[in-house]
Amino acid sequence: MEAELVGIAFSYEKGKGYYVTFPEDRDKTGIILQLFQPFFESMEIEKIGQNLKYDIKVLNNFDMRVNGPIFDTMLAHYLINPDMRHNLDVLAETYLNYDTISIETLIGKKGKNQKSMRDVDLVEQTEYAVEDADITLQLKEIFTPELEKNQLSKLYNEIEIPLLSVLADMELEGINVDVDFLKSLSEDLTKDILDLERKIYSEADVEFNLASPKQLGEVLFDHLKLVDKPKKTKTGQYATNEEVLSYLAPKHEIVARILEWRGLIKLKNTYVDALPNEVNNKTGRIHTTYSQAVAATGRLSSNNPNLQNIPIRTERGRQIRKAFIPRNKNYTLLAADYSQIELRLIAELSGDEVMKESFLKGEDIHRSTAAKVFNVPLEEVTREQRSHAKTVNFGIIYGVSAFGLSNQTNLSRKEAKELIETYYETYPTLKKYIAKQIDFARDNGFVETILGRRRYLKNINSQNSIVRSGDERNAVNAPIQGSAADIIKIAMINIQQVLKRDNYKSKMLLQVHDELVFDIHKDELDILKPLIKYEMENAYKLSIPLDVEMDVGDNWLEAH
DNA sequence: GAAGTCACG
DNA sequence: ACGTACGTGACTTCA
Repeated sequence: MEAELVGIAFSYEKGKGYYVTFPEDRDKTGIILQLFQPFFESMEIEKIGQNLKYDIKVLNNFDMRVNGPIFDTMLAHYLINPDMRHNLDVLAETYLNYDTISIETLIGKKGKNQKSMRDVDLVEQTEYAVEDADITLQLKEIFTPELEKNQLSKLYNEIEIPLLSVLADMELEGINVDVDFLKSLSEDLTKDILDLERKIYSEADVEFNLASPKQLGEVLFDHLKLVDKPKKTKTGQYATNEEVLSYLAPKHEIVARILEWRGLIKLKNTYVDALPNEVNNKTGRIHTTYSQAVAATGRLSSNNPNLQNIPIRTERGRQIRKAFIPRNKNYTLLAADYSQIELRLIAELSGDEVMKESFLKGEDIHRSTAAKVFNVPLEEVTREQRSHAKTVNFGIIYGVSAFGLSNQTNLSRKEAKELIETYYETYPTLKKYIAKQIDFARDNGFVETILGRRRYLKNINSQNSIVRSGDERNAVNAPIQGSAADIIKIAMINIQQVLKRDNYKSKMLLQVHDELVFDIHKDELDILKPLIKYEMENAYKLSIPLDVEMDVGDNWLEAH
């Protein structure tokens, strides 16, 4: 969103390339760039690049659109080996046995002394830039047959490449944020935080840096001696994480206050005070960046700022969502999320008829699971039974152990073990499916999603039971989490296509793994609400329904 | 830059 | 006997 255009390097033949530089003056840059319009807008010429979303966004900010076929080496390699890094220097080293010029040798290390590429000697600039273009072209020649060999071409061409442009649109669009509201939240938080600090220091009888886990541990366990045998972290420091403190909280007032302080300071530092600084000067909106090649399962990630982890679980935290608002009074926010998509997928992929039946009947899956495992009628399921069933349902997706389940609930190890056993008796096919996934991974060295997205599990046959168990859990989890990611990606592509084709004023703004957030023009709401629901629910055909819940509101909290 | 912590799905 | 639920990103401290 801020980058200047210093130069563009081209290569269309191995070992050869050309470099075009641009002046600092934006208008002059625009005039020169116009000469390349026939190239960038050509529907015939394929543009090959590394992380093209970045280039497309920069060009867009200079009023240049990129059309026609594209090939992205980063995305190609993400499908070829999702667990590896996908930087150009790593790829060049791995696949071309070639050491690239490091950018640091040209502009220096990160920090205030780092130079702009514009100030680098033109010969060095040219060498660096042309090398980039040359290598990218050479990698493409290697990755194209590799995608084909692993049956990834369809996923690549029909999902990841079209999604690249959709994400570029969403990032350029940004989202409107009520900065005044955040400022007032910040003042409220400051008061409560200072109050808590005063009380904590007084109860501890010493002032220290509350934000330092090291100092906090010493105060709690050396100075106040709250327990005989404090738990330690792997570096030998006292552990003071939430699990440890929650256990101590009922016995010591100070601990409850520390937990509250931790919660409030997190909200203030990470969200309330940080988000206003992320508002772009020119657009007045917050523009996240989605990483399409980071999560090994096929999910997206979001950074600078991360808009996929805005609080919702606590009352104080969810207030922050009120700061995310529509473009103006003619718009409203629409949030649409898949209901239980991962459990629906495990039901579908395993073919378990009992679990599928619950979804076909439109039942609340956790309630229905509770009724079955605790052997009571649906109407008589207690809150606690439903909660335990919910924990097991999610645990199964991750490969939970009796230890893990008893940790997450108030059940003993023995009770947890029995609950898991009853669970598998309730959904008998699920157990077979898990075994089948692990067997497949052992035989093939990878598992795959409904669209053939692979994850390689190199430790699946390891002698070391710890790393082997890790891969066994991934053999079950990756296809579930990854297939859910596949489905929402299809929906995003199809929705964006309609929004653009029919020139809607409404925009898709955010993706949060199983949720999409839209800025909807009020005149378009009646058409788009059912359209979006349809596109999401029908993105991929399963033998059970996909269900999408949606709501509108004047802010993200109301819409959710 | 590692470690500890904690926010989300 | 061992370790113990998947996937992320950001902030703060501290060596």
